[in-house]
Amino acid sequence: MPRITTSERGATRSRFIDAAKTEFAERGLAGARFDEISLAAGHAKGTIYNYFATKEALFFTIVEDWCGQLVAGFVPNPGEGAEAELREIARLDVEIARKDPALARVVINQVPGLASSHDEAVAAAIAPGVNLLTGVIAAGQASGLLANVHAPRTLARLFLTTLSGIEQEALADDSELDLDDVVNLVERLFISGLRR
Amino acid sequence: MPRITTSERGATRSRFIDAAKTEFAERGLAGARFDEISLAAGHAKGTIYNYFATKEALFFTIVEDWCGQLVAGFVPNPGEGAEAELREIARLDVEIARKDPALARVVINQVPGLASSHDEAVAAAIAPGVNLLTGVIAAGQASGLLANVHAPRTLARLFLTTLSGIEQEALADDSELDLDDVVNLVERLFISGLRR
Amino acid sequence: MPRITTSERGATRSRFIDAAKTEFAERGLAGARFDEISLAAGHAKGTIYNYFATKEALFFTIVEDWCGQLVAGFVPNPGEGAEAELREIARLDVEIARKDPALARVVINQVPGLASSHDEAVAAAIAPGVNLLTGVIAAGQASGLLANVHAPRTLARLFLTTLSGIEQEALADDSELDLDDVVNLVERLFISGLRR
Amino acid sequence: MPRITTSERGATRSRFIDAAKTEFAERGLAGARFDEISLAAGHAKGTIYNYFATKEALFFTIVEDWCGQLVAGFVPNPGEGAEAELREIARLDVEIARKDPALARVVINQVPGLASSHDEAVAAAIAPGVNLLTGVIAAGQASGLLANVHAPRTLARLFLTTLSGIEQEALADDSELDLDDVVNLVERLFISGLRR
DNA sequence: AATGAATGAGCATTCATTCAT
DNA sequence: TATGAATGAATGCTCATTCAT
Repeated sequence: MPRITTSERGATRSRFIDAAKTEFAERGLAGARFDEISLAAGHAKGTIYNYFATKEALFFTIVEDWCGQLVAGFVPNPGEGAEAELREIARLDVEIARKDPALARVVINQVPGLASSHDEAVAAAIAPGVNLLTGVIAAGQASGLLANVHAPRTLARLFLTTLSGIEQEALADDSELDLDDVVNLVERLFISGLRR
Repeated sequence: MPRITTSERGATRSRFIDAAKTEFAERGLAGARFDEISLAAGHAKGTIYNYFATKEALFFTIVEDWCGQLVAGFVPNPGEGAEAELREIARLDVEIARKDPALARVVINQVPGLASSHDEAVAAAIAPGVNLLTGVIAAGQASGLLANVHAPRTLARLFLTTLSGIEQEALADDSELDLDDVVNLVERLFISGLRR
Repeated sequence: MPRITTSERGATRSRFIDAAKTEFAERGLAGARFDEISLAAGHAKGTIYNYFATKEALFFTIVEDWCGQLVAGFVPNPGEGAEAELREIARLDVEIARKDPALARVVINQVPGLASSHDEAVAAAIAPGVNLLTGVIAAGQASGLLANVHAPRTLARLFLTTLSGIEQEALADDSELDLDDVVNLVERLFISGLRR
Repeated sequence: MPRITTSERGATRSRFIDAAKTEFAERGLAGARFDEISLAAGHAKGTIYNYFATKEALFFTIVEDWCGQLVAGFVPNPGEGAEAELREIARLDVEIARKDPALARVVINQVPGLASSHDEAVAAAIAPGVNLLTGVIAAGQASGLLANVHAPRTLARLFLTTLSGIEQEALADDSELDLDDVVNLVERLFISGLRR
């Protein structure tokens, strides 16, 4: 039951997240300073510690947020089949990336690197997305449309990895690839490969 | 040791690279300390600066080394077709990763993250591999066996990204995937999708 | 100690300046270590960086401080003529030097050497003194008592150089000269030479 | 008894001194690297240590060299009086400075700063010049032309300080003073003040 | 909750100097 | 005498984090 003060706290928290997105987009994860994010949000250096334990925790919140948008935006439509659903998830992800390409670049590039040192935190941050995909793929396998080559959860993680990889290429400065090409490539390289 | 011969200098350099591989494998790229690598190699703190300007430069040398092994190990066999050659490259890469899985994990995880801040250095380090793949894919497209969906260089980079992504999953502690599964998955999730 | 009052911040700053004076006097500018000054002031290594960007900046603050004392202590007395005013400025400067001869030695010796690498900073630090002297000399020239050989500002700088040079000699260990001799020598060597 | 090899040694030594002059002129005393001087002279890093113990020792050699030129160039002419001889010494010094103004700036600026840490070395380097001036001034005092205000040696050192100070101003980028003005100013600000 | 001065572990980097050859 | 790889003391500097107010 949120009280007034709680919603104020939420607003402050949001201000930190917004400032962090800008800082991360501009300076990268390593280059961004926790202090600066707090100052950029209009607060004192130490205030941000009342909301986020570390810079990484704040970063994972942004990843969670991304994942949350993906899950919230997805409208299941089992009737159209798992392949269509996977395509839709890819399309949604690209849409999210398109909103803030600079931030998307940072998120996509840094998540793998953090996996080694913050394995569980990364896993937790992307869990909703992985779960969503796991469900879709499991259903596809059950219906016989998707190949049973590996466990649904494994394929779900590979889907995210592949999708991220293609987006990364599309977001690179010197690439001829465009975000508009991503869904088609996911279809061609991943989805069709899973067709039995 | 003055008046050192060139080969001795090379040997010293190798000792730093070996020590770095161990340090990077144990502590990750961010966690490894440049000075420590020098000490671990049996030299004084400052000696490593005579060989590598920065920790990242040393890391890129390791990436280059990896790439060099790939290119050196590859025996072109145009007669068997581009697909077989791509499969062979994937197989070689897995073999290299298998030699030192801990290091492989670091290399695969950290390269994307460095791409943003050290774009050109990363590109230079993996250039031989990208060039090799570009050639194979271009030949495949010319022969009509591979689809012409994107420029050979773009597809080459996507191949590496996809391959790395699958290896990353296979190297993860909690994955049911194995390095032995990688080539088959590359075949299914990338190569077959490129077949026209 | 957060929420510190402005005066407390000023007090901390003063403690650094005092510690720096001691360190500079004991070890010279090059020999003094920035971190040590912070520790000597009773603070942690890094605290001094919140107050002064570099060791040189701290040194210039001390030079400024010196100059400030000179300007603050000077009571203009145009009625007595420019020569008397110049003598008074020399007397004041000697008095300041007498308070801490070891520091005076460092300041006087190091300022010329820093002029090459930190030209503007040096100029800014001594500007009030130069301005004061420029005014006195310009008035003297206007009244016809001082020779018009060079621009007032040039002569002001030469006055400071000459004064410093004599003080340097007086402060040297092996000199027969004394700080008490300085004003007379300035009179004899500089002021009387400017008399038309 | 110099042998052939000795003269070769002298030539090598000269090459280091020449290279040092360039380096000091370009980067200042603190900024110049001992290594670089050796390399710039066309030798290996360590070779310079066979000729000069430290960077400062090399610098003092240059100061000695300067002083040597002054003493060598001076033609005593007691008949014209001490004042004329002092003027001649000032003229000679300016001439030497004019040959390499950038080096002159460094020498003039850095000598005072070194006096504190290398007192005896500085004294030794400039001893011939001080002795020369001491003789001239002592003769002037003996003949009754120069005031007896202080010991000849003290006045000799003050002469050098004053002369350097005026040259420093003349060598400064933003000064209206010129090296051509120096002798006149020395006359006006020092010599005439010593007249009894 | 907010503040922001203080902290100090941690890391990079330089470069004069040595010395085996 | 010349070499130049190796050395490591010395030092600078950052910035996440704490905590008294």
